[in-house]
Amino acid sequence: MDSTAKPKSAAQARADFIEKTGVIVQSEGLPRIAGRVLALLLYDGERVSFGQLAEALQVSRGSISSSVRLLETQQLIKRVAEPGDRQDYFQIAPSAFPNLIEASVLRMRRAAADIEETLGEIPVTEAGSRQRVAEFVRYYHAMTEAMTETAQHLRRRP
Amino acid sequence: MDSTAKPKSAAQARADFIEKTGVIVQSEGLPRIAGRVLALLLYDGERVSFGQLAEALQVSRGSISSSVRLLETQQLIKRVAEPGDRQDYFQIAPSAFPNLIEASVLRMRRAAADIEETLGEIPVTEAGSRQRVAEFVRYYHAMTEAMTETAQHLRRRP
DNA sequence: CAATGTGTTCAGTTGATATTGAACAACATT
DNA sequence: AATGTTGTTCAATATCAACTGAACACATTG
Repeated sequence: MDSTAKPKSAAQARADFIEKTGVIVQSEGLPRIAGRVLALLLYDGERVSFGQLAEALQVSRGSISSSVRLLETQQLIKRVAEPGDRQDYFQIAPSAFPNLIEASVLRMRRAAADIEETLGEIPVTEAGSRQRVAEFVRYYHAMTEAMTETAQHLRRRP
Repeated sequence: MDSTAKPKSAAQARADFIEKTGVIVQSEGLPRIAGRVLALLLYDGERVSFGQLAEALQVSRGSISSSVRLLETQQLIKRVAEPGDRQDYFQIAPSAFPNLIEASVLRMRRAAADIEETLGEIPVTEAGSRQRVAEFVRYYHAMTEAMTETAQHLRRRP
């Protein structure tokens, strides 16, 4: 292998990016198809119709439906109307990455609240356990704070 | 429900914490048993034997074996010897949470490198796509940087 | 009205991974 | 040596979420 980058055809690079992002997103715990949809919309930038997504990714319309719903709720993509076309169109959200971080922060906050609740149920006699569980809570607080700042930072310089 | 915390029995709080952490960790993509092992060791703080883990969590020894191996590689727990006892003992690692972050950072760096590689393959004519994919790379860099700082911060004030 | 096109829902299937449990190797004890 | 313990491995199984595809509701068009 050469160490310098070798530009392939545009179509090949696009396909690579979509598949690669699919597996990365999958390893992050999200459905693979959602990752591929997101990658396609990020790469293309412009509006892509519901039908085009199903066709381009070779998956069922049901999968597209649930994937775009998931991505919409996390504000990673938005559904837009194309005048004179009955189909739904989608495009990457303006600040998709900051929103991705915010979604993750939300999940962490829920987990932190869950742990904090348990912390309140540990008898005060269990000083050591309380301290270690509190450390767990501190971990979450530090993470959500740092990630929120990062999201804001990326929003400022998109 | 009352808004004030209600301390239950120590055993109950411990069991709650272990199960709760198990499902949280599972939602993060790790095996549930590994999460329960980690929670038990965090709660107890002291050394717990291989056999005690299997007994307390009511799972097979095979599961304990693979779980502790996973947790060891991520430096979340450490295997220690108890003089005069043939069994392996385990206890929570000194800076488990920072190490947890570092492990996550490592995964992100790998993903970022993967995406950067693809970026080099996109023809320069695809200016818009290149820019948006570069944004993806920037997201990863910002995240790994922030998380590394957070890990260091937690390490300083454990 | 019938026929076509669109997105959603959901029961069933598939596929990936966690978990089990038996076989095993290594070692200690009798 | 024989027996018992301990941790690992691996094939079989269980589990769980993703995905499919058909049924559906709704809208548009002819």
